Amino acid sequence: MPWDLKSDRPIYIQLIEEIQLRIFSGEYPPGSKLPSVRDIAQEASVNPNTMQRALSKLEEDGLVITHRTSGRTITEDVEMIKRAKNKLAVQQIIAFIEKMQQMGFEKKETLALINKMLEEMEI
Amino acid sequence: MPWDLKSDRPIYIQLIEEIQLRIFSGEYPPGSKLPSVRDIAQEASVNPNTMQRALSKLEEDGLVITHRTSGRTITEDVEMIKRAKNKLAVQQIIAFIEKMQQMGFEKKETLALINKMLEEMEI
DNA sequence: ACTATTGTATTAAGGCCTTAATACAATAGT
DNA sequence: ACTATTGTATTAAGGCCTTAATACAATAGT
Repeated sequence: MPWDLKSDRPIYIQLIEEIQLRIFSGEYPPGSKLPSVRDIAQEASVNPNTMQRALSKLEEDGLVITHRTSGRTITEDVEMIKRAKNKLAVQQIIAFIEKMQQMGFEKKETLALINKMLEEMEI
Repeated sequence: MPWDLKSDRPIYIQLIEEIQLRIFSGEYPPGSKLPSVRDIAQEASVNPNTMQRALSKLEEDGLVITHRTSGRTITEDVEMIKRAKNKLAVQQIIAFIEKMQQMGFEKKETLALINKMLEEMEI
């Protein structure tokens, strides 16, 4: 999985989001070990300090647990991961719908459009 | 309409997006006059330089036309506005679906979820 | 003809982000 | 017991963004 960081937003925020996605999708399973700050920073081509910043935030949120000298692991609290995942999903959907509404698309139009595109994307 | 700027992304980019939305939704109709840089900057509570930067970009994209001493107007090219609007809508949808997929939601699940939320939001 | 208004340009300062270079404490693993 | 590895902290530099203060050219409106 590439990291695909963009320059229009702070990198550390994008790192937080990317790691969250990996946790939610199961790419980083509950209880599994994360690479060390230095390693994962190199993977993402960012400075260790920047990665450290992202990881600290994830720990604050409870998704990641830090073991002082043996690295970090993903939380084993599956329910908690599920809750966070659903919360983010709802936020995504609301933000998406609101943006479409701001652009002038009614809810029905939005739904029709997304249906059409999903069909096209299947091909 | 409030401007609602956040601090996690450059303001000038958020200004560009907000003005685009207003054009697409018809709040700023084709051919209509925009407030002066100074005025609209004050509306949005940003520095005139920052607003100027956003407006320059919008002009570059062709959505806004600058009249050296009489201010700026929205383009009268309705087709062009429509094209830009649809392009943005498609981008939004794709980005949304991809993010949901990255989180582990299948397309069908995403569709079901959004359907459910739209129903709830009607109430 | 005058004047206010328009967009535009410049310079300086401060803030946050990012990188880079180092260093240190704690301990897992041998 | 030693050593490599871990997270953590600090300092300095540079970059982009934003604000602030000014100034100027062009012209619409009177």
